[in-house]
Amino acid sequence: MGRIARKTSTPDLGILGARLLFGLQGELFRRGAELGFGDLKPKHGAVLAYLDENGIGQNELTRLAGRNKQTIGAILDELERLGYLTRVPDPADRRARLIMPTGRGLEWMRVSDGIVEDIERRHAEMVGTEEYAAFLRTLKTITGSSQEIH
Amino acid sequence: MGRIARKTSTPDLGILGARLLFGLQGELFRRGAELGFGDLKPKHGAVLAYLDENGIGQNELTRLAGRNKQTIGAILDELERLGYLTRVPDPADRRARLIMPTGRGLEWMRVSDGIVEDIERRHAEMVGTEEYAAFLRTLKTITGSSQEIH
DNA sequence: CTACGATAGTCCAAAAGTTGGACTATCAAC
DNA sequence: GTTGATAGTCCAACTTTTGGACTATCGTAG
Repeated sequence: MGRIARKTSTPDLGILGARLLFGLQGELFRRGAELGFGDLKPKHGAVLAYLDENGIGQNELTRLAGRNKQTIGAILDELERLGYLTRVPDPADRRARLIMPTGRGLEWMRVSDGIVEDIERRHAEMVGTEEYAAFLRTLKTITGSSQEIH
Repeated sequence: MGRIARKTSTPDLGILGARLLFGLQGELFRRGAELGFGDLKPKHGAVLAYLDENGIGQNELTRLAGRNKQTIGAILDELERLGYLTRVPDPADRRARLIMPTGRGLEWMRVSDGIVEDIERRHAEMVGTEEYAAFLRTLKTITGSSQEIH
């Protein structure tokens, strides 16, 4: 059995991770587009995933998204232009700006949370609720996201 | 609790997928660089992951990698220049070329398989062998890769 | 209160990566 | 042997990412 056949039947963790991410991303933005959010593309995801109703600092966003400042800055420019968010001065720090979702931004947050929930529900149906819950727990643990759920 | 706090303690599936993929990718190429493969970058991963000792068609590679022809073509050019693979004529189809790893390509395949195995071993230790095996099974199922392991 | 190094964010220009379209060669089926 | 599909390349436009320098503000230590 060649490596390719092996990889096709038992893909390594990297391939599985890529499928998980790109599969989810593809469905999210495809279904989003059908619901009137055709102006959003996967690259916006890095920012959209961390929007917060109460605002989030651009720097924190940059850290969470794992990209550099000017990349995030450019995506923010675009999302601001598209009407998903605004940058308001941070009252606590005059260098900083707070990223606030607009009404449309909030709408997208609801829509995207709903789509992701729906995808997760489908997965849970496919493998069983308990098994899916265990899967999620393990995934959180190995990605180092299991910490303190207070 | 704001969305950001929620997302930090219980990240959604997209965020987890991104962490899984980029975490693995980062460690793979960082450790690879320490072992003398510093000329390989994450973007080569899409191609490297599917190299086969017995050769693989460029088109099949393109399909598996989920990018378009010229993107894969460009990555192949680069990996060929770096000495990881060669393109040989496909004896069965004179339009086609077979991508064959060179000695160095084979070396990388061994090294990267080893690093990934090591990462997986670490995960298994962290959550338990059985739980990790179940995790992998579920991940394969929900990414649609559970089919026929003959 | 002033000086300091660190941090938030922007600007610009270069580099890198991706995409679309047209093109050649070959294939497989009729 | 014509025809429609497929393998792959080339080129030029476009988009994204990066590096470096820069301004403003912050927080701390004198």
